[in-house]
Amino acid sequence: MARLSDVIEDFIKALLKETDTGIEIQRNELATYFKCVPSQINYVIGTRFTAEKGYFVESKRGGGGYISIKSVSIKKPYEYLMHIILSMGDEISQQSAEIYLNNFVDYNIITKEDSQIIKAAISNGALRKVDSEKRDMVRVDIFKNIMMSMIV
Amino acid sequence: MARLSDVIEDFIKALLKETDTGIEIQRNELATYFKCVPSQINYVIGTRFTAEKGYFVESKRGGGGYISIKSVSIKKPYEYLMHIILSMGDEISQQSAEIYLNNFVDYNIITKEDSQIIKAAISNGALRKVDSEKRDMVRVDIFKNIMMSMIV
DNA sequence: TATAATAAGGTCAGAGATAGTCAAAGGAAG
DNA sequence: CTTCCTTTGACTATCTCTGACCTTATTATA
Repeated sequence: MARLSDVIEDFIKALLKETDTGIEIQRNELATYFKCVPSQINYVIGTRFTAEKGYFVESKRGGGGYISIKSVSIKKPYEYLMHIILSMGDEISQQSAEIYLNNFVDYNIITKEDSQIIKAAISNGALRKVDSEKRDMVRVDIFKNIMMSMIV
Repeated sequence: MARLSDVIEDFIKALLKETDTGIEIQRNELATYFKCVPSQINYVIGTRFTAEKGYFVESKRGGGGYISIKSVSIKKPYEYLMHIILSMGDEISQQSAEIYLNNFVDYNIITKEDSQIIKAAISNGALRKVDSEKRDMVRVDIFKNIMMSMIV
């Protein structure tokens, strides 16, 4: 018979697979669901979701408390960004770039603050001295450079 | 269940974002709005808007009383950055820009991560399509644009 | 004025809601 | 039978929310 801890481990991993942003669970709720004592959840997390194994766990006690688990591999949206970068053409308009950036924010790949910085870097205002027919080319270079710097 | 304290925290932060001068709130009014006891407002302020987190809180009792909250982390870098921006010439080399950035990091004005992003944005690599004699001019524009975006 | 009434905000301890720790008991594998 | 992993539960720590009671400032009134 499979050990309960393994079942809980699989359950949490399945939850993690369904989201790109990490999960947030309630210890007592999970314990109730699996009909075990709450501390068993700690046991599972302590033995299966360690930093060494690529997980980042945070928690908070008190009312509205939670345990959040993130897979560190999610932190590197390497492939997604790489795909975007490679699929980007030789030029990009300010508008299109901002659409990309808004998506990155929505998908939690970059923070809103970073998106502001990047928008400032690639705005027409910042590039006003670049010949207008070259501007979109320069913009895509800056954009790709920034993105590359973020996945390293 | 989302914690009420977090909701109130977000509400206050949203108010703060809308103004550069700090906000002034009425404790009872806020409490009524969120259907909680007034002292919960104190709790939120005491736990989320501490000096350590970069907020300056003042209050006054009695008729016409209020609680004022100011974000101090924004004000100081503002003047410093503004000074830097204004004193910057019409062009800047990649090397000089990086020296500035390293200083900003040392003085805790920007994070190391942000400095990486900015370095990527203004590197010669990112600007390779810009005519080399114009490159330092474009770089300073991007640099100033980013800095301006950060103090808003 | 001096005093009372009113209108704020402040404090603190306790209740409630979660999560964490640790040691002992239970079981499976060798 | 020994060792190592799992399960349990008593006890602890932390965070949130509430309410009773306190302090201070302003305004009205004698």
